[in-house]
Amino acid sequence: MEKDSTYFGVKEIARRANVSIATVDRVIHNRTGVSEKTRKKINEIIKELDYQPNILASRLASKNIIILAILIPRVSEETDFWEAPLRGIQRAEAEIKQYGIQTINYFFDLNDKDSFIKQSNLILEKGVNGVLLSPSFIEQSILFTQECQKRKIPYVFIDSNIPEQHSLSYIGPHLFKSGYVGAKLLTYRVKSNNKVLVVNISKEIENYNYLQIEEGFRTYFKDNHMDNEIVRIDMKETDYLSVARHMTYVFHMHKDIEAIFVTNSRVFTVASFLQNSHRKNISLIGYDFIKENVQHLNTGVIDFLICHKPEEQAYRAVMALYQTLVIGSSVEKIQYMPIDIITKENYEFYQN
Amino acid sequence: MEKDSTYFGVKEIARRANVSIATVDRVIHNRTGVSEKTRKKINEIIKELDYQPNILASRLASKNIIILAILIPRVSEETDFWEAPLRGIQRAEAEIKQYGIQTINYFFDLNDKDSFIKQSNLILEKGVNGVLLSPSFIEQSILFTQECQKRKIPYVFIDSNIPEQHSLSYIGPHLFKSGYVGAKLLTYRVKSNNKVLVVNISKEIENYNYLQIEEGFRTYFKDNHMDNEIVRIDMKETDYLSVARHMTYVFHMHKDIEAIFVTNSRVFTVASFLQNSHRKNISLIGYDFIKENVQHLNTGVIDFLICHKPEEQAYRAVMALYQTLVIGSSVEKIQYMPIDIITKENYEFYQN
DNA sequence: ACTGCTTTCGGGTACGTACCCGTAAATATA
DNA sequence: TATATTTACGGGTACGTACCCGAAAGCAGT
Repeated sequence: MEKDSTYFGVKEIARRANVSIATVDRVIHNRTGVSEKTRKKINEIIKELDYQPNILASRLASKNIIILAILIPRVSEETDFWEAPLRGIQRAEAEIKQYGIQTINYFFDLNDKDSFIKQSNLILEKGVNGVLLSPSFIEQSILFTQECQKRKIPYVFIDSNIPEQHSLSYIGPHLFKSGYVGAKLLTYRVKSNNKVLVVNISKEIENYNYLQIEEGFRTYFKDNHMDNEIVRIDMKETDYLSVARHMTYVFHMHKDIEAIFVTNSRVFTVASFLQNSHRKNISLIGYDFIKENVQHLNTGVIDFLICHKPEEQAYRAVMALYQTLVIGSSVEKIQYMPIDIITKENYEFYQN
Repeated sequence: MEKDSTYFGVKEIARRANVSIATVDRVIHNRTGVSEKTRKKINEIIKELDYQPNILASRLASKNIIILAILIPRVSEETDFWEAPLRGIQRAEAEIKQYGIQTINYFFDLNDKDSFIKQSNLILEKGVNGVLLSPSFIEQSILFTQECQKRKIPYVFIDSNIPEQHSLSYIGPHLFKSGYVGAKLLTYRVKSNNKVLVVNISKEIENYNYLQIEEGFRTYFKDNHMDNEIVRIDMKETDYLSVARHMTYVFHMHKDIEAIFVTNSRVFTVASFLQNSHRKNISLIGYDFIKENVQHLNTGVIDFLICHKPEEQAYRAVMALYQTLVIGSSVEKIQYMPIDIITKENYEFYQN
């Protein structure tokens, strides 16, 4: 069991080029102090040998550590959704800590645009090497990432995208398609002409995500020539009583609602309402693998949950930055996450 | 940006214990040549400092490479299912090659027990450090893994499990639950009293998997007090004509079959039959994200595919061996894969 | 006390890369 | 031509661990 002796390192390159290791190192890292002639010669040999740097040795010898900033919403009582990405980040960090990589969390408040601005400025002051962010506030995110661009700091979006920006990558759901899948599941057993209700419950100022989801949802009906009436309702208050009030009103206005689609993780509130008001035989679909939702999935009030692996999103985002900054390999510009379907029967095996 | 200076390595341990680095190294690796007194003292300091070895440096300095044997079915015209695990293995190997880890593939023929025996003997002769295997032939797998046990070679099962064996880990589906999910999807829109057909198409000698899936499938009906008649049929020939013949016969005998559940990836053959014989309005569910199946998913003949991430299974299995052999960390004894539901609407985002 | 053997331990080099520092050569300035 | 400045490059050490080799210490038997 001997080490692969066919491996060629800087030493061999230096030998072949009749230069020192230090000079080869200069070429590899595009440092100054090498004549054009030597540089060319060394680069040729590097290509010829298909030189792959040994990352172990590289990171071991290198002194400087790489700092990644994480700019995501704070976990609030509002929703514990962002716990999952946080886990993914920690998992990734544990794996690559040995390579001299550190992450620093910058949390902002989803109800407070200014907190986003404040945190993003802190990141710029700190002078980090890479950024992972959820662009919850679009305008502010654009300003911030433009500044990153200027400073050559790579950044990755998760959860939702701003396609026009030059992000290193977007890692998250295809929201339109996600709504489309929701419609398919909802209509899989819906009867011909009954009504369908779309519910959006969100305090959040921006609801960019929601619009794309609903568009996908409606498109499915169009594509399949289903002319069920789609009733929609917006709720700015997220507490149970407000939701119950709104729901009571809707059911009063529309007697024949057969299926409900909630566009985010607050579906459990609607589930509670259905349960408390003893309404059965109504299909209910919503988003995200959070505790409250799984409970209602288990009791059968929620039929399906759709989920986009938030933990995995963040994990991959960190890894994408790592790949760029340490390995120097390229990264897929858009990585759509799977649109996972969770039911009472398979939830126990779900991997967020 | 300086390296974390709070890190204590062997050097610091040696200094505190008034011994050389070499002696500390002996203690860490349980080598001989250290007095009981010194050993104890060093171990105490190690514990006190919560010493974490630097894997980079460790693997860089170590000369011996670690060889992992992969014992899985050959990719045949029969089914390209095993292409996916192969990809997962290659992905894992690429990631950890730098750590001095190599994999060697040993393919066997699913129709030939002897080929399994032959390949497993080759592995034992080679003297590898770890094994990843799909225990397609149960008896032979038991014999082989017992031999591994004797030689202290860790092994990981994927795809299906032999619970009694002391494998390092099982990484694969919970087959019973998988059949259960299949039943849920199938019955989600099934009408009261029509018949349901379970199809098993397999040349393979052993079909241990199949039995567990069918059990789960039937249990769902019991649990939900559905008394639909469940017709079952076995086919030993996998070619289209044979399948079509069998199917014609079944439909002749049972006019009112409303839904079909195929227990493995050969569902596309049944789909072709339904398409060619112009039978509509029959729900069809089967297994695995392979090209042929996705095509029928797309045309709407197959309603759902269930899949257990075969690529990911193999990737994780390699990583589990790596963790044990290199990092020395422990590994989950059973890692059930998600029971993924694939539809026409979400298949393009599926990650195998 | 001498030889031979075992146990216990330390010095030192190697892994492949990063990077500091010093110096020779090339070029510019006087 | 002499001196200052820049450019090009090499020597050598460091990162943290693995492991070879040799030596000192301890112990046995004579």
